Amino acid sequence: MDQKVDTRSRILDIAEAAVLEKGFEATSIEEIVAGAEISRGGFFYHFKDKNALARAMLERYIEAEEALYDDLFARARELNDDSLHCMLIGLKLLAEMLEDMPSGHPGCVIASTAYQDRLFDKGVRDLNRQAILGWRKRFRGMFEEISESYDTRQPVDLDALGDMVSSVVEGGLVLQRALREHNNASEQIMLFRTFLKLLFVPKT
Amino acid sequence: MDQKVDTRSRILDIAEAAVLEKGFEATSIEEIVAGAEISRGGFFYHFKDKNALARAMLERYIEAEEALYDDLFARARELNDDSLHCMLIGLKLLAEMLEDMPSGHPGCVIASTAYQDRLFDKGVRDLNRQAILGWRKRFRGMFEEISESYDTRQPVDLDALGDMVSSVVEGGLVLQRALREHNNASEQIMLFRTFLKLLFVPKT
DNA sequence: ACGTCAACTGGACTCGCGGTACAGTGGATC
DNA sequence: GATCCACTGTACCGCGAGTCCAGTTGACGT
Repeated sequence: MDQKVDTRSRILDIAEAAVLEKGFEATSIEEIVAGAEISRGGFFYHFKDKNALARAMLERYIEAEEALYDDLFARARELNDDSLHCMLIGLKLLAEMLEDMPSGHPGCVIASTAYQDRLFDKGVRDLNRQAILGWRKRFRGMFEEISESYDTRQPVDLDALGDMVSSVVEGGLVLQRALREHNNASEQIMLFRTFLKLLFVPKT
Repeated sequence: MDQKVDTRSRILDIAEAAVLEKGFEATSIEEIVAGAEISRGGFFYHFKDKNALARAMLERYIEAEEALYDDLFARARELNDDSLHCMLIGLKLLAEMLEDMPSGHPGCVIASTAYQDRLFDKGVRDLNRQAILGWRKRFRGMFEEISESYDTRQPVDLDALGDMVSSVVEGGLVLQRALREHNNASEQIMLFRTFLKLLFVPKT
């Protein structure tokens, strides 16, 4: 329960890497137990089935992503007080982070499960839903703050605008995966930034 | 070879509906043959394996989507000669079309296969790639035409801007699937339209 | 020193699914 | 009447998920 790390986390590490590389269905329990150097029985001791594994993976992934966004925009806020610039800087940091991943971002677990959702039970699907609603809330909140000191040059719905962050990231990752290029997602974020720069003008 | 339609197409119809609903892996050959009312042998007579089915499905889907875009923007061009307005109208038509699908758009086969690509052979992956590159080319071409009579208020890469169409659509569809809402994709397209309206200004 | 519990190992088994192989059949066509 | 296409139907294989369970090993309390 220390030297060879917590077995459960080790399973999740191996599984996450494999799933991001080739998808959930294509990842066999056989290969997970081989990677984690445990027996099949050991695997089922920790997770009653693949669904439980998916659930645990999603929970961990979402938590990590939340923490990452928290950190990113906290750093952005340190660099600039203005709400719009804070958003712009945060997005820039996000884009840079995505670019720095040497072999491109592994792809988003959310989208990957969204497209195979019948494989999973309600718990997994709800988790997925809550994650995206969380992002909407986060970004909507930021845009509301921006709206206090800026007008928009065209009418926009702030929920939809918040969703657009998720949308361009997820969409960019889809392109990236399919094209085998490396920076579509960060490119898309930078374009979205351009949109925001054009959209918001300081209140008179 | 007529009354009960071409069996091959019937298989593709059933398979496409099932795959869009629950993903490729979750769709069994058993259920396809049941739906198409043929025997297992009959299925393998038409497709040597599931990969061949995926390939045929993608080919058909991409062809249909190309035709749809062709038609959409042809109609847009009839309504307005100006290159920018033609783009804006085409996107509006696209958004409306996505909204009119009663139970939401079934989701895009491209993204769905992109996230399970290790299941497929090189032929399928290349098809996927070509489809997206085709969209890039199409939209890039349209933006080049727009650039002849419009300046951009911020510098943008036209390839990336072309990709943004695919990106917001695919991203919107991911949200739609995960959230079980009905119009995220069309909302995102409308926001992208707003972006274009702000980005391009007539040349002086 | 003894019991106990958590964290496994290992093996045997079932089931569903993808895929193979192949013999046979009914209907259209030449 | 022969040929071929488009199947049907059945038998069979291998793999991966999931179940069951008996047994082991080490830490910890009394």
